[in-house]
Amino acid sequence: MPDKSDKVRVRFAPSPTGYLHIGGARTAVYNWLFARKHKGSFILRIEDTDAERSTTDSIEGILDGLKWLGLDWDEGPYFQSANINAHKKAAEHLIETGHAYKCFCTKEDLDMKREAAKTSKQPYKYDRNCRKLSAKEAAENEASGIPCVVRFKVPDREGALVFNDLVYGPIERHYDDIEDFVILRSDGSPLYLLSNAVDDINDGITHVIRGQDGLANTPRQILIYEALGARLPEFAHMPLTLDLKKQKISKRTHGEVVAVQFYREHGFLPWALVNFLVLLGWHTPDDREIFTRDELIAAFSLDGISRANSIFNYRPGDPKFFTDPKALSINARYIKELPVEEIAWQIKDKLKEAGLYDTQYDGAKRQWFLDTLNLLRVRYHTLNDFVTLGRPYFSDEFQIDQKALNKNILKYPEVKDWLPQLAEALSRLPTWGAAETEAAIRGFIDKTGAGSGVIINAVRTVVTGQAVGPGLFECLAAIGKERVTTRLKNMPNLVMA
RNA sequence: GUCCCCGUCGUCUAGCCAGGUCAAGGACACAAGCCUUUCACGCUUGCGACACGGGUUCAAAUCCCGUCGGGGACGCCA
Repeated sequence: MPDKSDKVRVRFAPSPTGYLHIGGARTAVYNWLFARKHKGSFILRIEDTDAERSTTDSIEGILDGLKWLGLDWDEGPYFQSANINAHKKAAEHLIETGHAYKCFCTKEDLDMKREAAKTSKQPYKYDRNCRKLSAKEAAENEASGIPCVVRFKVPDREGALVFNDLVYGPIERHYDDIEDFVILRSDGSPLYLLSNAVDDINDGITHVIRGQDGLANTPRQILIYEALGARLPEFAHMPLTLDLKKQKISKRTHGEVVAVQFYREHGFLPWALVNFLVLLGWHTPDDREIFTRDELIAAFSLDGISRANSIFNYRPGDPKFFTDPKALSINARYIKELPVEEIAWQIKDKLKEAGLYDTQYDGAKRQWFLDTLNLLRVRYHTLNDFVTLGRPYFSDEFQIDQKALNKNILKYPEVKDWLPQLAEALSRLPTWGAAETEAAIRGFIDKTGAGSGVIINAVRTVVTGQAVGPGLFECLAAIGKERVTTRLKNMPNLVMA
């Protein structure tokens, strides 16, 4: 058990896959939060021993995701592959101290036994054949060139190995149920269980916070710690995130939605994603849901992690929700409630990508820019909405929504005549603002006897391309006299086309 | 199959450890109404869950047992 005085050291140890998986990101978030909360260190270690998957690009994908989320690490990235010698040495040490032994059973042999056990519905466990070999016999085997693996010698003890998981509580595993597992392959390379434990020891990890799929490995790793005479870290396993069918979420079956990068591309604020992810299987005593970074760090505790797996509520092909609705709603809330300046630079990036950014938004038109974002953001859900739905505010090239056209324009043939007339009236306004345009339009309505809803909705459709949006007069004020009058004048072309 | 873990509204969850204040609370989603020139804005209301069966108890979502359901682990993968 680590001393209370010890500085907390946690790690996130992904294997490189080219992108950061949201499940992995959640694990990273919990570790990062725990480190920050306890003023400890958050260490990044890449478990890259599966060589062919570990390219520079696939590692970069992970780092990129973490950086975007704002999960800064204090040490690393370390690479597991760099420590292979240490892992081998640990295995040798285990053999010398009688905690491991060489096993000459062939893979084919073991496969057969495993298969036989399966067909006869018997539980399979390695029969410890080579454990009984004398030192002399082992040496002879080796001398005659028979390949061997190294197995860990599970102690012959009565009862069960018990450890206290910080999330799941006491976990028991009978020694009888643990088989002598392989720690070194026949080519001498180390296996995950060993490497992982040795690295954690070397990195001085005090708390192993990882997915529940590591829970069943823990007893074996504890045995390695013991045999190596290392101090045990605390373990905290977190529930998994599954899909609606209770399957693990993966890029293979679910596509890009499981990748953190997807959320950047789709207009998420990184912190909104973090906030969503942290809520998947964790809560505060007072059930708060929205946190600033500092609030979250202060509020975070392993106690709040639940034990049941949670579900990522993603319905493929849903036209309205391209990801979990709760994630979208949290994102929308941040877009709505953050100080505008904080979202403005991120919207700038999006507008630039779309070729819609005017450098004056940083200068003379700064105030207009911020006011317009304020006007729009109340009903937007993602940053991308500013370049799609918000396009008519920044550009003259935009599509008119077909439904809006049918409903607000084509249904009323008279508007074809009215709108250009209205454009005339508006163009004569000496000053341009919501109050002025409202007065002018209401005056026009009185004069022509047109329905106010008809005119207002028609104007909205022509000027913004949509049937929905903020109050019309504020829209007009934001879009500006020039653009508004031009769009109204050109309106009959729309009907022709 | 064996071992381990889990099981409250559609989803995230509160409550469970220290049984009564829970005819089970919040959030998201959904529905209706209101507002309004419109809406994926706002406001109000509504719909909706203790997996099942036993037991203990004056009293059980909360404790015990069983059943069922789900997940994970059982590799010379990580």
